[in-house]
Amino acid sequence: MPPAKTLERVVPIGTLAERTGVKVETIRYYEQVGLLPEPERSEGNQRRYGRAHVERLAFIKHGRDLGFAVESIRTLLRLSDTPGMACDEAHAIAAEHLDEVRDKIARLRSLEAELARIATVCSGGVAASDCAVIEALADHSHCEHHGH
Amino acid sequence: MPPAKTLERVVPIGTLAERTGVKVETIRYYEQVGLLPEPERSEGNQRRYGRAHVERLAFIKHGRDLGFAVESIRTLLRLSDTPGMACDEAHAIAAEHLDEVRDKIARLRSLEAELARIATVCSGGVAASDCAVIEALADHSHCEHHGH
DNA sequence: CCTACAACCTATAGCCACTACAGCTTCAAG
DNA sequence: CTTGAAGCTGTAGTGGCTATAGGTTGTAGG
Repeated sequence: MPPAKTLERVVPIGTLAERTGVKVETIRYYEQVGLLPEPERSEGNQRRYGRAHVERLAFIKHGRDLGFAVESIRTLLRLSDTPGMACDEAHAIAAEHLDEVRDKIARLRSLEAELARIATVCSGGVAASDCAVIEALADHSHCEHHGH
Repeated sequence: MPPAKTLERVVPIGTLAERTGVKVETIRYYEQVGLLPEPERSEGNQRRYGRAHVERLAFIKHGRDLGFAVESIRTLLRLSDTPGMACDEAHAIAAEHLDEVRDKIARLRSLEAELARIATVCSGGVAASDCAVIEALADHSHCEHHGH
């Protein structure tokens, strides 16, 4: 009998997808944009992946899960291929991304506060004639102190 | 002499853009997708906007600034056109969006923690042979406890 | 060996909310 | 009347996938 799937060294795209948690279509997309190298093919032209592909795709997936842009991951992959050095550059990419994430959090938090204020007023039993949500959007008081 | 721009009742698209802080191309896009009604045209086929357009576009801009999807804004605009009622529906849209924003914040915060951890190790004077950023992405210890 | 069916293949279009460009016409100041 | 900014339409591109159509291959059961 053949070895269990999890032990096979050469696998089709569906198995690679299962192992890494990346969808089949996404794997083909990564190949198309040059993140994942083209694998060998079977006689019938189907992709056959080896251990190196699994690891590279896992790297990509971790990066995406951490919110790195595909272009950043491309650079990080290149850096990881050149052994030893280039920690500085990798660190710079991570630090920049961290800054972006913190910016995004800050913006979302002020958004959250504003939305919470609006939604609270609306559910807080104001006279039914006006809707606080609609009012808030129609109201110019917020934008006027920005100057227009 | 003609009245100052800020007092004109009928304005071209560039002035509308200035007044609302929405770019010219975006205004045309909103018209195309039916958020902003088609305005009158000059003899030479150029758009001429009135007060109602300014207000409607400001409404849209406020909604977008608060992160509402264009489709949500379409609904909110419809609700604001039907006077009086429908506060429930508007409130539901706002509450749902608030939930989404809070989810997004939560996800970004755990991302931030992870990134900060990685970046700190990297800058923290570890032996220069390994890069913590690259290691973190290549490492399977994080995903293994998710099961793959 | 044959059949059925899942899994695979390519190519293309769609998603969201714009943004950018090409190639033209119109408006307003001097 | 000339110039140049601002306007017009239509189309394509962005990021990162996702979905569909219409075909081919791989494999397990009978």
